[in-house]
Amino acid sequence: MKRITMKDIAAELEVSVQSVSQALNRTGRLGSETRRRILNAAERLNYRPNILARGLRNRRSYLLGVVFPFLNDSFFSRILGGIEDSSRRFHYDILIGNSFIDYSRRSDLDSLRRAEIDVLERMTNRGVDGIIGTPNPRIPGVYEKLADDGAAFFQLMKRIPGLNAGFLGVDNVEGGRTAVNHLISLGHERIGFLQTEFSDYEEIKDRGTGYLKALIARGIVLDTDRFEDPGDLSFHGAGSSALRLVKRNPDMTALFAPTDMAALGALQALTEAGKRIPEELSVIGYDDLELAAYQVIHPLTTVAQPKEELGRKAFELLQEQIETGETRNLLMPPKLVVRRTTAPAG
Amino acid sequence: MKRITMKDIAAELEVSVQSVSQALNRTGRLGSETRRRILNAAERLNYRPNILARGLRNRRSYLLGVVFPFLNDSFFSRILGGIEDSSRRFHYDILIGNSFIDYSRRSDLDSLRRAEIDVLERMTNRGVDGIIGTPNPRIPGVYEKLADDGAAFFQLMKRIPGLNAGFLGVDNVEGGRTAVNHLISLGHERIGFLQTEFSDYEEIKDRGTGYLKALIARGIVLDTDRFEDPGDLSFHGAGSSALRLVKRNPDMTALFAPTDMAALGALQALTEAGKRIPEELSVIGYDDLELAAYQVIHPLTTVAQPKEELGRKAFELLQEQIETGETRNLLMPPKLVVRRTTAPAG
DNA sequence: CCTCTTTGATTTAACCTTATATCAATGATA
DNA sequence: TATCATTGATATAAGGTTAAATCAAAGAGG
Repeated sequence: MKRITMKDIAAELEVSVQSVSQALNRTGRLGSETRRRILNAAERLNYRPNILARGLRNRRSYLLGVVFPFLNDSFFSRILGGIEDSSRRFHYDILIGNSFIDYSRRSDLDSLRRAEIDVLERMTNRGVDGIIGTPNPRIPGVYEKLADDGAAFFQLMKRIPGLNAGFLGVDNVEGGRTAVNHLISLGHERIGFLQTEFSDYEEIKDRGTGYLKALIARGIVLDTDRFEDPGDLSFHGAGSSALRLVKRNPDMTALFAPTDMAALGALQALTEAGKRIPEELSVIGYDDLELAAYQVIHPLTTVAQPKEELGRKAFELLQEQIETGETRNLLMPPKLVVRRTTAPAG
Repeated sequence: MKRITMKDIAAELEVSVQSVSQALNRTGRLGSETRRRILNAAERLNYRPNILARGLRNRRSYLLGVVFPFLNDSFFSRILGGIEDSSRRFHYDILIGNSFIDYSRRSDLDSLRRAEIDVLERMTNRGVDGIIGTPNPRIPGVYEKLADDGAAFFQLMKRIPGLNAGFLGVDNVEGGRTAVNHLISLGHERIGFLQTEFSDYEEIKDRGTGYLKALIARGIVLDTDRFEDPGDLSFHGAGSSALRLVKRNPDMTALFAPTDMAALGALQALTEAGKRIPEELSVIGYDDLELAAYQVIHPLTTVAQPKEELGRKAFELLQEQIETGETRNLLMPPKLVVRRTTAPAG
């Protein structure tokens, strides 16, 4: 049961292999009768092109690499779904890779660096035309080499400063502003913010900036130092932060948690402590994970990042980069999703 | 910035390309001095093997296809994480594909069939050594051809009867039994079950069988027809089902929902209807999604499927199949995870 | 009738790697 | 010294595809 090759078709019809290639690809000039016979035979023998061979010859693999810190993460898997969705239409296949990056932990940078380089090399060794990835800004000098390996690189969600590669992300400042504006429009003024304790967690910092800008723009005077609590933003970490925050500010009526996971942790700690949500305290998250939507008691109001859309757009921009060499930077707008954890201020 | 090939190294050192290959692969017999020089040069010039060419020559690609109905699903993405985890160690890369199969809906079988065939062909055209997939039992005759294309096939979670391919799944009958035994051991006897309305949804049927077997084994007499409600098991569908069930059986003290999503839907509808969980009614789910663990108010008691472990094991079995041609079937045991939606019967 | 153009096909070579066969030189054995 | 085995290297070919060059034949124009 060996696979049929062009050679087999050529032998069958007593034509040259090249004619078969031309018929199949509609290149060159071939008599319509010959072409017809070849196409027929290909169909009849169930011919399938060998993409390895084609890629080797054409130096174009129609293969894409996608490198995310985690594969088993619902956020990135939704983005992946989006990438697959649009790449399929253009006959690109997707090679996946995992860079193991845990942004929230101070891990061994050197081993992370090795892992990341390893993933990228395996992809370029397979001749990928391009790579979409979420790079680790703490590990510079990794993605720079990709150009030498003939692979275009496109940065998604995170960016390396100064790297000559396209970028697509979500406007986090705008997202923070959106969240807080929603709270303000409900009449809240004393709004808390769950800040990150890690200085290089850019997204969170930006959301915090949006928080401040929204307050200023509406003329709200607040001792923001007192209303921010830097913590680790994990489920449990956020819970503790939230508790500290309400204790320090008994008059706080709303809380902006810059990730859904943090919001849920806060929600749990707060309800456990007897706070009624949203009557006594409004809570808004960020990301719009499934976790937010399918809360039984507290479907979470949150700021959505357009995950599938991000994936689709990233593919388009990468493809453009592959074809033309031009890199583009784009920020997509976040979107408010109102559910049941926010309510007008008492 | 063209990539360095063996030819370049050979030219640099004035040896034959073949010698370079031998040095790099430690095959044949080569003087240790020559080998050393070649290895040095390879290092110095930053040589990278071209895996396309190697695959073409060796008829072995070290490439794996993974085909799931959905990519943006947290269940499958966890499995994918497991596959990646172990495949990486053996230098396999992973090509992903999406078969769009929606088991819960009666979709156009013919277009599903085409989509599924398309994904598989694209993978075999790239010369994958094997494919791990969750096949659609309603579309037979698709996976049979893979053998002709030289790709081993391994079935994960779902199986096609009579197909000569390995299989790994979770014992759903045992899982159903586990869930219900837990309820029984808490003193419950009048236990409801959310049945599926689709006759070919095997997993759910099996969990229902486990439910019945557990009841029988403990000698519990129950009008099970009255305690089962066939619905669509979506979040909202399950909610309606649960409501019908409590209405029909006011004495029911526990409910087994065969998926976490259904359990959450039930939970929401029930609490909205004023039922106190778990005081008045215990609820147990199935899957152990993140959604179950991170419920703010009702962390869900459920039966866990070992997702990462399934992925890792599936890879191992597929690899075995590629190497030896032997196919194996295996069922993994599910595991009870007790959280806060089950409590002793009043 | 000869040259020029067009059409339809084939030949050649290349993409990069590697298994197999081959060859030359060296040292060991009879 | 002639023969054999061993060592270290190279030449050849193949894997499947395709761009570019080449070739043969037919038809057009003078």
